[in-house]
Amino acid sequence: MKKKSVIEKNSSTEEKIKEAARKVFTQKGYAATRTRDIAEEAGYNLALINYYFRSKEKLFDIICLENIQLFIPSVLGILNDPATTLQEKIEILVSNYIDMLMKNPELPLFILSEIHKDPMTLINKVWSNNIRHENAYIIKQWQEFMASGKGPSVNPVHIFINALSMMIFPFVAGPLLRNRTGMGKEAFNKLMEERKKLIPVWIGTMLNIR
Amino acid sequence: MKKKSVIEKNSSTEEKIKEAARKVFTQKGYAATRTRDIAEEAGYNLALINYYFRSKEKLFDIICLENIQLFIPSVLGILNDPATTLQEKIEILVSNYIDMLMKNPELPLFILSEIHKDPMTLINKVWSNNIRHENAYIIKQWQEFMASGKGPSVNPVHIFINALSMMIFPFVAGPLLRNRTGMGKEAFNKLMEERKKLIPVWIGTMLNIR
DNA sequence: GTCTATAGACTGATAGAC
DNA sequence: GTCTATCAGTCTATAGAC
Repeated sequence: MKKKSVIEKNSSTEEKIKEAARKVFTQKGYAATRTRDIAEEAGYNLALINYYFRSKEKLFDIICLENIQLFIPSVLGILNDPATTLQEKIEILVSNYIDMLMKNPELPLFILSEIHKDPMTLINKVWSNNIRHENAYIIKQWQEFMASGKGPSVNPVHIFINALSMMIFPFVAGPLLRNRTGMGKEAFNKLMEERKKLIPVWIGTMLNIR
Repeated sequence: MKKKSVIEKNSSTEEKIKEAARKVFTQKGYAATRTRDIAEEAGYNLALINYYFRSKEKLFDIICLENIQLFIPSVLGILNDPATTLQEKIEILVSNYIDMLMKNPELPLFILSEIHKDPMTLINKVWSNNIRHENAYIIKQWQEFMASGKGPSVNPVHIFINALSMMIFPFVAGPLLRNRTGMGKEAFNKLMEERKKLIPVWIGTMLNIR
């Protein structure tokens, strides 16, 4: 019984509508998306969207939640692994993160846009307390690194910002970058692939600048 | 006669509506903005928005054009100055750019969002041939630098991307960053002020990595 | 579960008074 | 130039047939 309902949920109308909604919402944003667009993309009648999800807004909330959660699970295990060094953790994190972004290149701009239009609603709705990292092993390693005197002389927040910037921004500006440089999709992906190895090197250098 | 009409244009209803439109469009995007919001923000009746600008879309086009042009003029003179070195040009460009972003922190996300929703329309509408840099002096300096053998061993596009990322991304992610770090507006601006001097150093380091 | 038909609310735009 | 009143079109959501 339970098994059957799970199977049904994962691969039929409801799921198809959700996938269609994810695609259209992510590309056009909430306001510019019409329920008709979603229904058409899913190949069903627009009445079904309300049958399954009550309203456009409730469907949007679900998509937001799932989109944002894509950012999280790949990270938690790595942060708490006592077997890897700080530098190794950075290498793994950067590589995983860029992988995820290459699979979902439109995600960052979608999330940042919707947060910008209504900052607290989305953040509080979704982030609640999904992330708890106080006891992560990486914190201990970081504190040891800073205490050793080998850390950066600048505010470390700068380097954290730089790491996020170098990973995420190319995807946020993807269409513009490709248009300006005349780069194709493949060339762009090749470049991002290279960055998996380069970004940890740059971060490492910044951490030791004094 | 001519003088009078210019004065009228620059500081009355038409200009007030434009300022209101800039504010609301920039914050909510095109689709989520109602002409009523703009009229209310401007303190006038919504009929006037059509009286002066014919339609919501034509008004939006004007705002887009003006917003994107904010990115350009501050840059052109610097690129062509034979009196400054490459490193000095980078320092000035970064400083000016961050200044401009601190005055218009919402601009990058607005432009990137609207480009994403409809890539070619906006880019072609506005960019046409506003930017011509083939003969800029900086190109010559760059080619000399690369020919000297002191240039980076990685594809220089990476470093160009990094420079843009480190400057622009903090503003694109501003609301999220402030929320996650508990930073206030003043602390954020102080950080950005610091980055005016730091980013050229980081870029310089990247250019010499081999 | 899925479709058709339509209600009910909102939005951009205009006509016409002042 | 500015405002009021209103229309025509579009959108979300629902009622009801199948």
